[in-house]
Amino acid sequence: MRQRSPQTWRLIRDSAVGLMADRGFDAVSVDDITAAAGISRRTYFNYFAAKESVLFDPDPDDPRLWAELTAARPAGEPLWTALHQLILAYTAAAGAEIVRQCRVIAASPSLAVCSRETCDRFWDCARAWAAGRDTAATDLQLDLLINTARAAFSTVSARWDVDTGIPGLHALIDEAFTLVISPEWKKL
Amino acid sequence: MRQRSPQTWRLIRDSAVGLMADRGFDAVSVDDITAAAGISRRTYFNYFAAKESVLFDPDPDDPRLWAELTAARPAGEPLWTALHQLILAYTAAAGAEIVRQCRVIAASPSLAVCSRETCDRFWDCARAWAAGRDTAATDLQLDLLINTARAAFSTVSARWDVDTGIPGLHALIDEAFTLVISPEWKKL
DNA sequence: ACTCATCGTGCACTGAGTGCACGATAGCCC
DNA sequence: GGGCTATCGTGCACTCAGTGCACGATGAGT
Repeated sequence: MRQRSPQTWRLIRDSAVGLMADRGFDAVSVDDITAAAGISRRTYFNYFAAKESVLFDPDPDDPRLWAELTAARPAGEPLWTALHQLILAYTAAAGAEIVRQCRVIAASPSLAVCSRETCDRFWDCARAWAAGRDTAATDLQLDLLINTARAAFSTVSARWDVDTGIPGLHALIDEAFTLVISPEWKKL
Repeated sequence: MRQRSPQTWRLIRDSAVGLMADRGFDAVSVDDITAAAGISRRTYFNYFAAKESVLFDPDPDDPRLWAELTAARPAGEPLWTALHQLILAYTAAAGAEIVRQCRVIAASPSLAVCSRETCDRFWDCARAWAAGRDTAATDLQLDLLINTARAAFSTVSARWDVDTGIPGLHALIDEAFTLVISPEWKKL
């Protein structure tokens, strides 16, 4: 991949999401995007490897946000609690972007699969961060814990009504993270 | 979608997977597949909506297998245990196909995302089956339980060395399902 | 002025996926 | 047997995604 300027990245992203929010993902071609952004087709693919990428690629600013959020977690905090708080903080910070993305995805079922990639970024970071903490957990335990948190989140985000906004999402997250840690729920 | 004959379905599937096992997914075009199967390009797309579909679409025989496996679960069995046993039985039954698929996917990283769809089919069935059982669980509890099981499975399948075969996979599944249900693992 | 890195562009090409109309075969009914 | 119909494979033309490559504009350093 060639080098990329952050301004062009934003320009393409904003043009594309704008069009897709209006017409839906499938009704917008790459040519439409490049026309709206005033760039060439080839430049588009210098920035985004595929049509979906313009929705799902990480914001260049993301690593900075993640560093900030993890730095705020106290040292001795149990991992489960920390993950709970991190996901609240992350969804709060990226709120507007998330809601916009969810609307486009919801309107175009063919995108449902790809949407997982967005979450994966978060959980990959979480995994790396958790592994760097002082803990007695084995690799397998860590993976299971992270993936269970991921499962809790994906469960509630599937039930989330986008119109309730981030507060509605947070209420569901709290409920799920509490349920999973309760001792009796697996005897169902 | 037009009507389809099971023989043609199998013919295309087998030709495609054969080629992909040899050369890798990306190096096989739809034209290669249709040439190998002795059918036309258009017929291919009458059977499979996309190139990946030939790997990931459910075997027409799958519903029968699923019905058989769930019928074998005793009525009062805790859901977690039942899911544990179901996934052992399913991976045992579909073993050869799974190993073959995993090899192709492992050799072509661009397919990693799509591979989730295969698992989704299993867990969708599991969810529907669990909802039909007599249980005091709420919808949210059921979803969380299913998705936690899914997380446990996806954790171990990511760590699975395909060359250890289905027995190796089963050992990992047993370990994970035991760990997750143990009371202390979330205090890490 | 020269050089070099950066980054946008034009073009030609491959391959995925679709809409549509046609054709071959096989069963069925009179 | 002749005509009807459902099934299912096929050929063709087309759109759009994605790539390799060479060129061009700009701007900074010397």
